[in-house]
Amino acid sequence: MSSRSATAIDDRAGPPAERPAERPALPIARLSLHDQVVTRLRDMVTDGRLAPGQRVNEVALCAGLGVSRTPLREALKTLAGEGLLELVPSRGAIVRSFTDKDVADCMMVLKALEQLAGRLVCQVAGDAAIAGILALHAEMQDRYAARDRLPYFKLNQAIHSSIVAAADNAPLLRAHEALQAQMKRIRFIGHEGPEKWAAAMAEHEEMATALAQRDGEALAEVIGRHHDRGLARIRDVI
Amino acid sequence: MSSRSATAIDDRAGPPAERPAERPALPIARLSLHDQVVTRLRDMVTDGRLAPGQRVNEVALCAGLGVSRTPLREALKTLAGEGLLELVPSRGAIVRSFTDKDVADCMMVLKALEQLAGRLVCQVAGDAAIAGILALHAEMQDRYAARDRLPYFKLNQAIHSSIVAAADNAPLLRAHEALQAQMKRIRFIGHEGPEKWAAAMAEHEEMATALAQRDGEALAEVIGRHHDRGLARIRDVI
DNA sequence: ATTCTGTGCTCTGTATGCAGAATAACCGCA
DNA sequence: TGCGGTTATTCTGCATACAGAGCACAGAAT
Repeated sequence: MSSRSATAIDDRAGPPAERPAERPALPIARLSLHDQVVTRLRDMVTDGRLAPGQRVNEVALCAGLGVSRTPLREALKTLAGEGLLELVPSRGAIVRSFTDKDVADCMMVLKALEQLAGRLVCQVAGDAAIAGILALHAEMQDRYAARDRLPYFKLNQAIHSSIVAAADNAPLLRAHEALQAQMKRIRFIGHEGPEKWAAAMAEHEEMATALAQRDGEALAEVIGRHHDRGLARIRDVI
Repeated sequence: MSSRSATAIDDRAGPPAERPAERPALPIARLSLHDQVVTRLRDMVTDGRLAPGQRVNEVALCAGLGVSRTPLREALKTLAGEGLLELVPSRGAIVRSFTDKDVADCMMVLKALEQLAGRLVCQVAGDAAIAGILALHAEMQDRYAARDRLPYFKLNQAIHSSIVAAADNAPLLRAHEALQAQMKRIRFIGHEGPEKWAAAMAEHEEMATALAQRDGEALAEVIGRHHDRGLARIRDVI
């Protein structure tokens, strides 16, 4: 094997952490090559280094990543399962490109999932979990005040993800993450322009208050509005 | 290659049919080996030939299916993406087993997705599509009258799938199919006992009338109830 | 000039081989 | 007899090799 190269830091959860008791030995990050490749490719798709519609050349990618075709191909299957790639027989993988309708459809499902998550969170989440989300929100407020777009965006995503995660529903989380990954690239555009950004921020304020009060219905309502408006914000950019 | 063996009939959609003009030449069903293996394995999981919790031995399966390890392993990744298998590093694939909570969680998401689908169908579906669903329902009534459990069950699944398919929302359909595949085996149990079966059938009647009237809200409400009751029906069996 | 056909190349699909991890079997020892 | 350590075996993970499909280019025929 050649250059198993750099940039190995990863976010995917590895095998379940045994005991984060007093941090004597964290599990050493046993990341299978498969997971590493999947993560890398996912990033490459979401940050546009693999452009929508582009055909993925296996050998070229292999060379770039320093792995052989076998793990790469297995990763491609996984990514295709997440909806980021399309597998065409005898022609390999193609980066999925989204029509307007695809985006609208995704957002609709995302909306339904997050509304469900919102209701659940208010019922089942512990106070600590809610406090954590609110902390993210506060942090995001700061980033908004400083107009740090990228950190703001990442916190925004993190808040949505955390709400779903706090709903304590694994299948819900899975489905949400897949959809969110698909929309990641597109959503980023949705905050162009100061007034759109401000509107999105205001909706997040409402979400935070609803969450703090554990008002599930209110939270679901705001989330729904947030997504509808979000879609509209994207619409005229595309 | 050895015994590419029998039972090749498959359901996966091939490449898009060019022109079914006057039936000069239908596209010859070009099924990639990958898809065939995926379909086979999925069936093996849902019908229990691969039992939950069981470790999947790659070489043994290869022998059984008459393919080499490479396509099999790629299929395993795909199935893991659908949530039917779990991939443990250095230990291979394990058939996912569901706790009570997993089942409840899945049903909750399934409920939300189908409710969304129900609302959408009433808005966007063509009359033909709705007629098709109602035809399935009529057929299912017959099967119920004759107490043909397996055909009834398949039609039941088909109705739910068709409602989602008619909603014309690809991501929604994808998510729903994955969840439904996970629950397929378990749902079958839910109709044990005549009174449970009758109750489920009654709910389907309501669904049919709501659909016929294109009353999205009513349909969503019934679907929600159907799932809640469905979960309860499963509950005391497990 | 255009279209059709043949040929060569590129790339994917599949099979096989090899190395390391995990598990099971075994043996010595308390 | 129970237990710990060590060895053997099995199975996964990864790499490589080979065959066939798709595609492009070129040449021939109309």
